[in-house]
This record gives sequence, structure tokens and C-alpha cells, in this order.
Amino acid sequence: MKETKTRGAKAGSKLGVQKGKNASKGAKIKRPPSAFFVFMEKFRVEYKESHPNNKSVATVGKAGGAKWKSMSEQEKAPYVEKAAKLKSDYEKLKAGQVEEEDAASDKSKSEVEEEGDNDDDGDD
DNA sequence: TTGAATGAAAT
DNA sequence: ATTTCATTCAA
Repeated sequence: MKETKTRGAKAGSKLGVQKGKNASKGAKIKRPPSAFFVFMEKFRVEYKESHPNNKSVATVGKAGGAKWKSMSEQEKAPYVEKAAKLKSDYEKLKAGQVEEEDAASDKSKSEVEEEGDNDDDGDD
């Protein structure tokens, strides 16, 4: 079952790209990037240089994924190692990220966790 | 199954 | 201004 698509519903991302309300925290805790992402960071730049005409993430995403599979473990090794370190670091950061008090904004309403396979979210 | 980076294009 | 497009991997 490949849920790689992740797009049966709006599940892909909640997309919170507006603004960080609290600048103080700044560094919010994110999931550790996988080896693929570590590799991709470099790949994206290289790809852009090789293909300045290309446009979006989808293209380099595919190209990156294709290349990733093309790489041998030894080639992936440094990325995997880096990912492992990032993961380790993440756990450390996460340990300090325990405080999550809504200082200013209080979400009084408890968000009901809509989960899983609802193709259609009736949020109305 | 979600979310992580990404950045232009589409809505 | 928000969502989409796609990739893989870890939680």
C-alpha cells in the first residue's frame, strides 16, 4: 500500500505558511529530515544549475527521487549518516521543546482530530 | 498516514 | 493569500 501519494484528501499538508506568530520561539520543532531530504538539499541546487529552465518542486522531486534510487548505498551513506545525526539532534532539541503554552492565543475550541481516510472532509 | 523542504504556478 | 505539484523516509 503506497500511501506515498498522500493526496487522497487534503492530507498532504495543512500548509502553515503564513507567518510565525511568535517570533520568540523562532525555532519550532520539525521532524528530522530523512536522508533523502539531506541529499535533496544539494540535489535541488545542482539540478537547478543543470536545468535552470525547470520549474517546480515536482520536477526536481521526481528527478531527485529517480537519482536517489540510482545511487548505491555507499553514495547514500553520507546522507544517511547525516540524517542519523539530525535525528539525534532532533531528539535533543525536542527534549528542550517541551513548553507549548499558548501565551496569547488560546484555542478554546478543542480541535477534533479528523483522521485517516476521509476522502471528503465535511468541514462545513 | 502525516509531515518534513521546496518554489514556481495555479486558484 | 493559499494550494498544488512530487519526491522519500522517519515518527
